[in-house]
Amino acid sequence: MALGSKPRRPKSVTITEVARAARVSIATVSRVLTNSPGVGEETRQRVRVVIEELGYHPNLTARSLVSQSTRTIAVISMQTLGQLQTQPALGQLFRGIEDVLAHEGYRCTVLSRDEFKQNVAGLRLVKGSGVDGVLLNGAKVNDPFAFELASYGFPFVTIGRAIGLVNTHYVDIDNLSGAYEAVRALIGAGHRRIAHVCGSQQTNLGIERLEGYRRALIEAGLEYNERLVIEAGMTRREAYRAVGEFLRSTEKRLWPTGVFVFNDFFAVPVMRALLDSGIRIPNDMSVIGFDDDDASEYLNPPLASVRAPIYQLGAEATRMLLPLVRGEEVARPQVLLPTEVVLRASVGPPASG
Amino acid sequence: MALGSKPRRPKSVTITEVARAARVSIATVSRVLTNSPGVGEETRQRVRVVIEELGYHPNLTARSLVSQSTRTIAVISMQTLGQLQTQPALGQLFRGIEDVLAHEGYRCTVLSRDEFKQNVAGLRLVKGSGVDGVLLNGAKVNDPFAFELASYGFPFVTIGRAIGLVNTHYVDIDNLSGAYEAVRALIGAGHRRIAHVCGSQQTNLGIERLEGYRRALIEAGLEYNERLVIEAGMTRREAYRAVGEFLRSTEKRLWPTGVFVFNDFFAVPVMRALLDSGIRIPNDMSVIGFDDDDASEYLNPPLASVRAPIYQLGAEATRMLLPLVRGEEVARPQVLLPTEVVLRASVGPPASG
DNA sequence: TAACATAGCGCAAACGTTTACGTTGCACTG
DNA sequence: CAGTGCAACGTAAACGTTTGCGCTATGTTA
Repeated sequence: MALGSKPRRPKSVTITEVARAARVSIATVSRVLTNSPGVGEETRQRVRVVIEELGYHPNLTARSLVSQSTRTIAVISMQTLGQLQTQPALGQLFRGIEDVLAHEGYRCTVLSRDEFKQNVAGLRLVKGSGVDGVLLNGAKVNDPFAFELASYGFPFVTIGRAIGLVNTHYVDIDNLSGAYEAVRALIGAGHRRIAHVCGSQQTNLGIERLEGYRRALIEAGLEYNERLVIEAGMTRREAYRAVGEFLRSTEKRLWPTGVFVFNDFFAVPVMRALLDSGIRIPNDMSVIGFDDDDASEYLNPPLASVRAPIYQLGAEATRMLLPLVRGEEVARPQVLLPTEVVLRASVGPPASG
Repeated sequence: MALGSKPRRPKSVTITEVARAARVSIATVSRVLTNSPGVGEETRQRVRVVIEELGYHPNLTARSLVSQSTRTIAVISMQTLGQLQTQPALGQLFRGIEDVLAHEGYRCTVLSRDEFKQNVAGLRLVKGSGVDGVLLNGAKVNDPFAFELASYGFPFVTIGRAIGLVNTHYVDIDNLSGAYEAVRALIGAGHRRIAHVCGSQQTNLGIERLEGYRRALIEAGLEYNERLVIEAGMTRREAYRAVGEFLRSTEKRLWPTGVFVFNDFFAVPVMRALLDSGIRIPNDMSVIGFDDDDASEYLNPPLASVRAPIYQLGAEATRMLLPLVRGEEVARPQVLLPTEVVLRASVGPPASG
């Protein structure tokens, strides 16, 4: 791998030039930069002035080399193309991450799936990149990369519970409780026959929300029927087809009167598929989603959902990672963020008794 | 700024240990790492074996220090909180960027708004971060930061045309043409009275799409009426209110029969506002958006839109930046990506002649 | 055979910092 | 007044690479 030719940008002013201009040693300049003691107030001011005049800014690369810390964390999304699309709140998540990082003086680099795939030993990538920690988003069940990080003792926090790993640090939405409450809401509205359009069972989101659905049914004394669980697939198109297929292959009298959808992302094509089959929402069927996407309240009809604090998700995960990076203890290594059911016009009582 | 305490991770194996194990000098090891000539085939293999055995990975920080290149580019979104939300295709954009970067062996770091704001002289931030180039997303009109980058001669490409800068490198959606064609489609369907819910006039997107709307009207011999231009604002909530306000404050006989919305993001609350006022879509009013969001075809009714290649937008911008970073010439410093009108049920003929 | 080119390799400087340690000068103690 | 302590600063090593230059051995040419 030949390194690219060096760009011929104007050379930056270095600490040496600052030192010369201020008539001190570079050690002293460094000390005022890092706010270290051992510098008289007078010289400290003089150096500061020179720094300002020369427009000096410390070279972070050099600093990292000696301090063995890049003050940078990596954000790695393990999802494939299709799955990533199912996370429209990506922007919210990133804002949460960035806000906390910026506040603590850290940066983040986004490692791409491709770069990650090329490198089977992803750990080396992380080591070579010189990042201080990793934020792992959307790890699959028994994710090999997560295992590798854990066994190496590398500081990392998963966004979403990493199923298969024990004693790992994570922060997640309380999917189980959220799904449970969503189905409870449908039951409360009078529904007895409730379907679930489920997400990928390779990820904790899909698994936990399905489980929440199941528990709510069982606890209410209702039957858990696998035939009423429809796999959404990876794209909206697949979800649309799956629901259409379900309706066509199921006798009308066996149709559910309510459906809990994995998330709002998929709820949109699900509603479309229902409407296209002549089903009225909520008259013939009630629909509730998950995530409470920003758009959901403006859909036609407005979509009931489970509010999930995505911004907090990113922020909390980052707040957990930073102590880890510094080798400090983390008070609560596992955090679940609460959810809240938001009822809207897509949910109503079932048509007949 | 005191640097954090050093993490006590197991020390990585360095080039020196590899050299010792392979019984060569570190210079030789370096040469095989960079595929430089001057190493016999036999020793080259021997070194490679040792590297593999020891699990060695070069320290990118040290490499960057001497090569004066971090092989990292910064992605900076200039938008504020509210505006960022209006870009739901952020994931698509990032994928385009990352895919190209990974292919070329680069990484990207995301600089946050906050970090940026603290540092009025944003240029220093960029210098200090040691990035090789900048991808600037959503620069405002006469953006001061873009000016600064340009005057310093720093390699950067704006995603979206940077109004106010001349001879700058950018890649953008062809907003003008896209908006023009969208309105042409409404006119083609028979509409004579067409409104526009416009985006922020602080950004080229808002300006250019408004201009496309205007030109289509003028060329068709229709009146351009500022009263029919409604400002969407920054959030969906604001857009919803603005449209409701417009309808309430306008005589019914003066209502438009078609509306071109800045983007699909805002089209959702716009449609909601119309429906809430008893307006049927498309019977009473046709609606067309922009971006062709993944969800648009599943909305109720399915939303006509202008397809915009967001993935390509990110990919092309990155493909343009990398030569710039290497000091090479860029063949086409300004690129406009074509758009395509997608008609759906939200557009139909006007009710009465 | 002498002169010379070249392939293969090592030495050491450089990249721009941080920081342990040493030195100086001065005030303060006993 | 000798001794001590400390604040203020400088010296130099270290971080892990890349790379220009020099050296040696071997092969080629005149």
